[in-house]
Amino acid sequence: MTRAQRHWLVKSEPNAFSWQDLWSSPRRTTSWDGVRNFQARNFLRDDMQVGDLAFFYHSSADPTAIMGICEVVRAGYPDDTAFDSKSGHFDPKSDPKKPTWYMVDFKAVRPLAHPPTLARLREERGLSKMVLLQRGSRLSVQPVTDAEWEIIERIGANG
DNA sequence: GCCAACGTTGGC
DNA sequence: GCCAACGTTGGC
Repeated sequence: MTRAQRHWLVKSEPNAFSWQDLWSSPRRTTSWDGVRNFQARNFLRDDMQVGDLAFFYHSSADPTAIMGICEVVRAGYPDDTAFDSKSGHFDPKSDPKKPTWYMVDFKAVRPLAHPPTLARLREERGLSKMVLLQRGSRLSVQPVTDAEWEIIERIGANG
């Protein structure tokens, strides 16, 4: 059983891991570890599938912007950094036999020629319902509708 | 650096 | 189950 490819947006602080870091990673691929929010975890564990595409967003950056597009190349699997007491993402409550936290693998597909900034996205009427733009929205893994995806791709290509 | 908004924890 | 306190996120 297949289903339509879904679209997502994932946030990263470039100080911690930037779009450029992903682009220069082996096979342009990384495991998206360290997500410690249950709603975001559910998306990673239950909904993301191989072939889904995601916007890579720089948060706490100057400027905050969507930098590029990446693809899910491995669906949800346990985040082993939660079991590593030396990891900054260690969670003693996550049991390896019944993991609390999950991750996926992302591969960079292409950068956006004109990375849409947060301010630019807010100008777009068709994006007013976008999760990223909602007041107080902090979700680091979030769904993007097909319509939103198309608008942002166009802005990213043409400025 | 500030601070609003949010999620989690823990006492009751 | 309620909710105050706390820690974190993330824009500005």
